[in-house]
Amino acid sequence: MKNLEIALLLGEIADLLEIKGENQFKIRAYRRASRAVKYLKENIEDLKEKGSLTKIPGVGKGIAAKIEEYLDTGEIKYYTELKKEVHPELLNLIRLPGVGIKTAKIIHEHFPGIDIELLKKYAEEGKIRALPGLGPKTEQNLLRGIDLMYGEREKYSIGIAKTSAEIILDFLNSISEVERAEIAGSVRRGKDLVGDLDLVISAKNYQEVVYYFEKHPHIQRVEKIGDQRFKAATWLGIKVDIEFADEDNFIETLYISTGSEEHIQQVKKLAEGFKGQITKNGIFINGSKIFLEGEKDIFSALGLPYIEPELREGRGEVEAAKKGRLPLLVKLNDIKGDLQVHSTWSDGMNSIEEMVQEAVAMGYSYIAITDHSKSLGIANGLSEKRLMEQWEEIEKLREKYAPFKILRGIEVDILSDGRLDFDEEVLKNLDLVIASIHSGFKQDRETITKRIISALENPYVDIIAHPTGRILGKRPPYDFDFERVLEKAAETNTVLEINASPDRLDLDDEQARAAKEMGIKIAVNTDAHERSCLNDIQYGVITARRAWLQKEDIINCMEPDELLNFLAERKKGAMP
DNA sequence: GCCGTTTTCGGCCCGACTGTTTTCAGTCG
Repeated sequence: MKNLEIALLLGEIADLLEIKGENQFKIRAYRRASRAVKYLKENIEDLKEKGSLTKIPGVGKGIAAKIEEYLDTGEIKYYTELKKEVHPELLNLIRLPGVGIKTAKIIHEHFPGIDIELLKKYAEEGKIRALPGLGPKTEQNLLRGIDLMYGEREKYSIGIAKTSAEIILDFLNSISEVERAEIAGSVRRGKDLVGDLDLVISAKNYQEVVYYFEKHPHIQRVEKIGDQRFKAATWLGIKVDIEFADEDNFIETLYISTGSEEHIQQVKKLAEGFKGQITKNGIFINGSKIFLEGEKDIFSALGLPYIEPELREGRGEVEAAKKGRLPLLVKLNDIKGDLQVHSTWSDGMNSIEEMVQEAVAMGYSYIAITDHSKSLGIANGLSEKRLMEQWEEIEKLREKYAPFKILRGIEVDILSDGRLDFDEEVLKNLDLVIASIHSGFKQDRETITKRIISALENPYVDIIAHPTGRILGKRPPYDFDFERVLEKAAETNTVLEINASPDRLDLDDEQARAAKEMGIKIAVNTDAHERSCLNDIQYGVITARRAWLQKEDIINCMEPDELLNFLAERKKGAMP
């Protein structure tokens, strides 16, 4: 699949054109095409073969020709030429949050060839604030941005990491010398940000595996480290660490490589009490090696039930296992529907019907259509009038797709003064009201806390979406009092969201666990703006599992009637 | 550069917030 490669290239062409000051609509065309290719379900090479590249929305003759050129020759001449005209460091500068073309050019004009490291140094020395049009605030924001993007030393979202790990796993499994291969490490535990990919393999001939690995198109370089492992990097630059195991210590190696360190330490400590030892060479109790068929045998040797990888963070799972109090974690197929879905009525890429078809194909029983409200102009937010028009379309689709349920919803903006973008007369006629913040991210703690609390107090608000506002690696959460928000959500029986988009995962695992402990219900929603993004639900479920959630904690694990009752009861509670 | 119940040109996403400024430019969602 070259889809992601091409999407990134088109996006970079857009950046380059922007730096050059080209026509903004041309830039937007490349951005739109990039997005469409990124979320394309089909393999783009297949589309090319069928001659239907221009069927991709936003791809016309011009861009199709460039995609074709890339697939045929591995190069886009237009892109190569553009790159010659623009200093590469400018591209890195404009990717920093708060830095656009103008700021990047000012910095670059005064410090030609400046890179991120040097920029950080100059900012710390106060040299940036002296530049024309820039000041101390910009300098501070720059430092914060650099810290956010580079401070966590190249972390990749679980979305990219898991997909990459699965591509590598498939490849390893296709090599006949490989007897067994599994994903380990933080990808297996489902962490939101991942540093590198860990895999464990056993094989008849390791030299052969390394040989094939070097040939894989996704792999940039391979470096052998001793006899037990080799390291590599994918074309995106993600580090891969592959550890060799034998057939008779594969389970032990997989278990320890999965981690986390804290978890393993705690289990090792427990094992000491059994005169036991846990090593990659074997699990020993009273000096004799335990035969393992699977990881569950490791736990049962210590008198514990199986602990799922997502729980292995040393956050009380060993204690809970001892007491027989591990949760029965929610599973992907417990999810019965998606309660935050956008359509072309606001800023989605697909029609309501297309989103419904996708949801039906996934085996769901319902979705809620929750387009943006009017204040979000850039997202083509719905006015009251257009909302009513949307209901007519939903009504027709309800008949066509029954018994599948389509909920009339809205993602209503919490305005900067805490009011909602629609008044209660409108909200009370909706099946589902989601409220969320899209503006005023930099307000002070008290103001933002009050905004969220006043949304929670609104009797018609069912769910608060992406409650902290973070975008992983790009935007920190806004400043607010999470404890107070939890208390109010518990008091008003308002649902909090785990936004399943791998760029958000908001609430995160620990926050969602805190919410559960206060009896707050959770919705796991994708916030899909493209049909294929409904599949992001997997990342939300992984996060829910890391938060110790059971299906009883999650409202979209309810059967349709149960959910409609739940929402109706909330509304009834809302009536004076 | 894309797109069209508008068919080959003309329109396409705009308003709020922030920071640096003295009246507005740049960035973002």
